[in-house]
Amino acid sequence: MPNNQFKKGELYSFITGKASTAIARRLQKNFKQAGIDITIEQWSVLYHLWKEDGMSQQQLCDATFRDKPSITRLVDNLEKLKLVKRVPSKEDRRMNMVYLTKDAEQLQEQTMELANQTLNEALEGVTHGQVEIAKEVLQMVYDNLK
Amino acid sequence: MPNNQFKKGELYSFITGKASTAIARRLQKNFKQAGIDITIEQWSVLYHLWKEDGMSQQQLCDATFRDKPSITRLVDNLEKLKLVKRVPSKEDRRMNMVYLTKDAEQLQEQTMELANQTLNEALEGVTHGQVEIAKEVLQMVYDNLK
DNA sequence: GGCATATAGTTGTTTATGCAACTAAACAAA
DNA sequence: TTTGTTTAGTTGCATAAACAACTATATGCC
Repeated sequence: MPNNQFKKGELYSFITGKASTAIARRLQKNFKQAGIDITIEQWSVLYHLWKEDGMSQQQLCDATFRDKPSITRLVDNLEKLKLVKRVPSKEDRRMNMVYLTKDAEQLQEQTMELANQTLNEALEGVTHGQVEIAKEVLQMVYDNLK
Repeated sequence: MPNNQFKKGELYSFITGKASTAIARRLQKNFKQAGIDITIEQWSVLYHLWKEDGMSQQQLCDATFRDKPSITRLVDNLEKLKLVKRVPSKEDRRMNMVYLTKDAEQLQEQTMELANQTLNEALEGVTHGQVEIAKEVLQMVYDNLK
């Protein structure tokens, strides 16, 4: 008998992720107010390229937990915005390496600042210890299901 | 200086909600395996109607944390599937009250069972106490931002 | 009553997701 | 070299989300 049995009324909000929806909406709003016209999904791709430029689309799939069609189209849209460039790999011609443009590099500092600020709004009144446990739980859920 | 300042590398996954994405995908998969052809978003509307049948579309917006166009289209699709019916309110002719059909009532038990099972898969190895804290944190985040 | 305003719901447009089917290149075995 | 399989990426289709603009009804105030 599992010891985490949810009561009906509690289960729903845990599944539907209202909290992460709320964070994403607030971050999007904060981007918009700052005059930054990219979506959170596009930003999530840039985020990984800032950590390591020149990832393949497949690597972006793994990093962002999205499927291949999603990454194809996000990269399409980021190319239209002139924020990334696809460069065919020389070693393996099936692969596209995705590189940041100058424009995208300039977005890093400001958007990371806004993301931090958004998280601080979100976590107002939550203790450091609680946050650590919440992150652990979310990581375990992810590991259990991925 | 906020005491919840995130380190760069940690912040991202908290925002993008990989865990709730993973839970939703797994639940969708479990529905499909059981031969239940509804989306998680449609299920989330039915979930609230099972608790209280005959809600208005606006009430469904508040309950599901979705905007009005989203609910309009979810109800459209649920009507096509013959799972709900719109009934114009007699007191206020602007409102549609949304009612479950017999078909939808029959889905309740099986899908709630699948949802519980999915959460148990997700929370394997997580203690009851950790889950309680995670729920609290997510609730506080939601309250801070909604 | 008449007018301004608020509320409930719909429609159009763009972006994103999930799934299946597809192309092209790489690789492995004979 | 050919044949079969795997891997990287794209395309088509249905569903859903966010936002803005819209219609219709209700309400509050003069």
